[in-house]
Order: sequence, then structure tokens, then C-alpha cells
Amino acid sequence: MKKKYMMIYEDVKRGILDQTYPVGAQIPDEKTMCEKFSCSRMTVKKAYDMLVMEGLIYRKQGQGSFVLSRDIERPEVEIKERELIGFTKATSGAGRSKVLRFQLIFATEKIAKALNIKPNDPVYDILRVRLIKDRPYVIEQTYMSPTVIPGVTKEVLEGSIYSYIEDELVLRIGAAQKITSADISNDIDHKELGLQDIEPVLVVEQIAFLDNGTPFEYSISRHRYDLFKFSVYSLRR
Amino acid sequence: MKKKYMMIYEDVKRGILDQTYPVGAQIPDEKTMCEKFSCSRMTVKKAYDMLVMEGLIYRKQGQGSFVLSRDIERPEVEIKERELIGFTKATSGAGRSKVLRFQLIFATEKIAKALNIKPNDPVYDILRVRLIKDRPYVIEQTYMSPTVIPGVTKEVLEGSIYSYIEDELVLRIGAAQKITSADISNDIDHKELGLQDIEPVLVVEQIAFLDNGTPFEYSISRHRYDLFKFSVYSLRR
DNA sequence: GAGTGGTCTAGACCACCCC
DNA sequence: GGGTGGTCTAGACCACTCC
Repeated sequence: MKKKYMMIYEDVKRGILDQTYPVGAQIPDEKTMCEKFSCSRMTVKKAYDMLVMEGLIYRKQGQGSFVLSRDIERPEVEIKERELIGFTKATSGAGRSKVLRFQLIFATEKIAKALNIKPNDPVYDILRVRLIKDRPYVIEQTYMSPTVIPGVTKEVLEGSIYSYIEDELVLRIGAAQKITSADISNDIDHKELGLQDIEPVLVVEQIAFLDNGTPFEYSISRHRYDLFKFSVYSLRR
Repeated sequence: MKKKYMMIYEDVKRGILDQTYPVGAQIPDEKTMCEKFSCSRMTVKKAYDMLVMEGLIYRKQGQGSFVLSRDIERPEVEIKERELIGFTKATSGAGRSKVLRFQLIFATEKIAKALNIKPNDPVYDILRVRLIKDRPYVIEQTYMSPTVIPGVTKEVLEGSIYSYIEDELVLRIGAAQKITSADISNDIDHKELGLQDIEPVLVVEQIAFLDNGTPFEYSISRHRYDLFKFSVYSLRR
């Protein structure tokens, strides 16, 4: 049995995307939806609150729920920051990876802290370039603990680590902290991403967690500045 | 009367911040909290779910709710992307603004689309440099409709637009879409932010909305690459 | 006053985890 | 089996907006 709130969420989302509810339109009030889906108000509210979090609608006491506009122009590769997905999914499977380095090292203080392990514990040290249609887009330094994620091979790294973790190891990925900044490109960026001296990179530092709270990946990604943008929707309070 | 879920949320958050619940610790289960606050499970769940969204705890069916670690090093000025605040608050009030340009222009197609007005409608064209301790940090181009936000003056711009909107006009700010990217610094960046040729900027393009869904501000901010970082917490699905 | 959403209750049943 | 969280109900009362 499918979750009711998910059915309501999907029903309304579909209506927004296919313009059944155009921008600015009022969507059905809670009571009406309760009848349509024969459920209680709390269930409708849960579904609607998910749409609020996503920035698709806003709600106002005494007035109703309305479709929000979304208008900033879209870049070539857009990452929705609150959607946690691996590179392979972000690029709709059109991407592949070139492994530049794959070895075991002793964890530094910083890596150990990020992965919640001891300094000098073994960690995978992985450096990959991600390609879309054979054009380099991202250079990604990854550290993972072999205790948490065993059996990583070069073949796994050339595909999707996230698929390996979820499908092969049957672990569930839960969440991630990301910090975004800009940086001057270095020699490796010039060589691997084909950038000029004055062209910068967009840097994302990330710690990803399994759904049991264990950090499993600490990574630093350097993106071509002209091809990547990150979008996020913020709510006041 | 204060909202119950907010009291529970604040109680647990305080406990996490003051280490009453250290990283990895289990926080009280829902039933226990129901008794402590004499409320129903739904109310505790709402409070706990807010903590999940913030990345402070994770919860697992059959096990419990646990404090998450948060470990990436903090930059000089960190903006939590999901917290929608103006520059003045982000810098703890230590900032001020220098107004480089303040005039009315006809809205371009792009501005009109962002602000949901007609092309050639009048809009404020505002260019400001934000300073902290007299050091320039950000250069910000802002467009707003005088129909939505009337009475803006140079004095308002030197302080906080957001305070003016909320305190003077008594409008409520609801949400914002932001898109983050990196860019090569241009002549204005060099002059106003004191950057060298090869030093990039971190660009944030934003549309901010009032709580009735009206877009009131379209802005493009160019931040010094070495002083700003943006953090975000993402949940899978 | 009618209609809307916000909060809250006091239960229920189920899925999952660990013992 | 006992403890946990996830979903859901069928109400209730309140706050806000518009007429």
C-alpha cells in the first residue's frame, strides 16, 4: 500500500508541472482534498508542507495555498543542493569517470575528524575526473573508510559509488553536509579540466552520511565554473 | 501561549548545543517526551522532524533518535543557505553598505520575469558594496519594484533593506530561490572588492518572495572568494 | 460569519530492530 | 516480545483574511 501523503503530494506536483495549476493559482483547500482522497486533514497537510519545503507552493492562513513561480534561468548542469544524489544521477547517466589515483593512505587529522575515525586509520584516497560526453566537468577528491564501505575497486569508481553502496552493499544513504565556495584554479585543474589561469573553480566540500548517522564519505569537488550552478530554496525561519 | 512543538524543539536543541546530548547520543524517545511535556506523540514528532531537517539529529525506525556530528571547518563568514537572512544579520550587524548607484530604470525582460512584472515597468536599480570593518566583502546588484516596496531611499540602502521591509513597511519575507556559481572577477570587482585578476568571485543570484508569494527582490551578489562559504544540509529524498 | 490554514489530541495499526 | 519510529484518523480549538 502506497503512502497516502505521497499520493496527494505527487498528484498536486503533477498538476503544477503540467500547468493544471498554473503559477499563482490556488490549489484545493485541505478539506476538499480530504474528501477527494478520503483521508484526514493531517495527511493533506503533510503532503502540502512537503511542497512548501520544495518551494513549489506557499500557504497562508485565512487565504489558501498557491503555486509559486520559479524563474531564474537554468544552467547547463544544475544541482539542486537539497537533493542528495551522486554525480551519475545528476548527469542523467550520461557521465563517466576517469580514475587518476586510487590507493590506501593513513587518515590525516582532518579526514579522521570528518569520517569520525582515528587518525592513521586506513582510508581510500580517490581522485577522479568526471566526464560528460568526454568533456571534463569535475575533479573530485574522495576519502572513505574501507571499514564502512568495503570492497571498492577501480571498476566501481568508474561507475557510480552511490549505486555500489545502495545496490551492492545494501546500505542506505541518508544525508550530507555541503559547503560551497569559489577558488583560483590550480595546476591540476588546468590540466584535467582544461581551464585557463584566470578561470576559477566552484568547490564543494561534502560529508555524506548513511541513514544510521555514520559518515561514509568526505569529498572535495572542483567544478568547471562555467558549467555548474547550485540551486537552493530557503524558507524564512 | 508558546507553541508546544517549539518548546520541545528548543529544549532538545539546547541540549545538543550544550553537550547534554553529545554527538552520537540517543535523545529521549517520543513517548518519554510526551510525558515530560504532557503532549501527544504528533507534537513531539513535529519538533524532532524539524531537528532532522536541520541536520542536528537522525532517526531510525526500531532504534531511536541520535545526535549527528557536524565537522567541516567553518569559514570566516558562513551563510547557511537554508536560513534566509539579509546581509546585515548575516554579519551580526557589524556590516554597513556603500551605495554606488541608486536610480530608476525600465525593467528588462529578465528583470520583469524574475519580479513577475511587465517589461519596461519601473524598477529600482541599486548597486551596493557591503563592508565589514571597512573591508569590502560583497558587491550586490539589486532590482526591486517600487510598487511592491515603496519609499526606498539612500538612507534605507545604507542600512538593512530587510529591516525596512519588515519593520517600516510591515511586510513579511517568506522565502528565496538562490543559484550559486563561480565567476572570473571583472573590473568592478577588482576596483570595489580589491581583487587581483586571477582571483574569482562567488556569485549568488537570488529571487526573494514576500510571504504572500510576491517576488520583491531580484539580486546578483558577487562575494570575495576567500571570505565567503555557503553551507547546506541535504536529506536523501 | 464563512473559509482558510496552524496547532494539538488520544488514540490506532504497522514496520522495523534488537534481544 | 518489547521498544522504537512512521503513518493515519476524526475530531477539536484557535488565528487569520476577506466580505
